[in-house]
Amino acid sequence: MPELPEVETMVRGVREHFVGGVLVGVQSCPCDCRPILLEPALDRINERVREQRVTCVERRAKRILIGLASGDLFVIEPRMTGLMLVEDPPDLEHLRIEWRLRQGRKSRSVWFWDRRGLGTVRLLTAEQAATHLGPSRLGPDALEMTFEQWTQALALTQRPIKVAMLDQKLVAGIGNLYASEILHRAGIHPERPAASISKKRVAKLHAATLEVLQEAIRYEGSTLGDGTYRNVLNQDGSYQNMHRVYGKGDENCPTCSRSVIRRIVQAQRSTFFCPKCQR
DNA sequence: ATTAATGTTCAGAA
DNA sequence: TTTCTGAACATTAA
Repeated sequence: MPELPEVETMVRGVREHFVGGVLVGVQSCPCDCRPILLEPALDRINERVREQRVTCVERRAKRILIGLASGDLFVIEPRMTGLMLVEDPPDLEHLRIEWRLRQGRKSRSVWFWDRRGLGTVRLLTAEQAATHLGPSRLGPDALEMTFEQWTQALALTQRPIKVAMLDQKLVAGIGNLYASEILHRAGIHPERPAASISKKRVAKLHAATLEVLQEAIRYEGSTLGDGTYRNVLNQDGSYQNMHRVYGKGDENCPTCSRSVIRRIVQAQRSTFFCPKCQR
């Protein structure tokens, strides 16, 4: 399930395939699977993107941005099982969108693959994008957030810290897996009310967020047993081998080794933590 | 053979 | 205003 590190890996993987290329066209899945959310309709998209040069590929929280010379940009949300691929899809049934490009004589394609089909692809004007990605929907990016911004964000809510960290309006980019890993690294109990966390602990949370996310990017994200996340070459990430608590209920805590990792449910999702290391 | 669980986001209810 | 619930979806484990 792509969170910030997985999306960053996708962005880095497709960047060289997009930037500098000229769009020939965008096509939908050649098979008969249900179409994903695509806005506007495909023919309208093609009217706007034909012969447009791709100028940049960036990440904003868990979204992929593909900028065109016209100022329009594609905004892609992989949601649960969406992937950007440059070759070798896991299967042909769930290829959803194809971007065809040319650069000089060479032609190439990039695909959006999505097994469950919850992902979305939108072509937005710069103005629409400003609204779509603005502060009313997305808070500061978790990798760029300052200590002061953490303090301000957490002061806004009494919800448990784990739940607050998943609120993309407060902090953008953290999902269910990395929330547990970050809190364990920071030594903070997931049920602690966000607004009650001391200055010292906010500093630890800030540092732990950067450490965990940067490390996960270095390992190209987490590929879970049931999960479908893969890099753009359809290869597994390896940060799952570094997980300390996620998915490890009833195992010994790798940090203190005197306690057992617990699994609880918060806001209908699993949280994993060590009752001894995290207070 | 049903049923639950999985996780992100949004709409709508409490 | 803030927080919570359910739905969208595909696949697998129980």
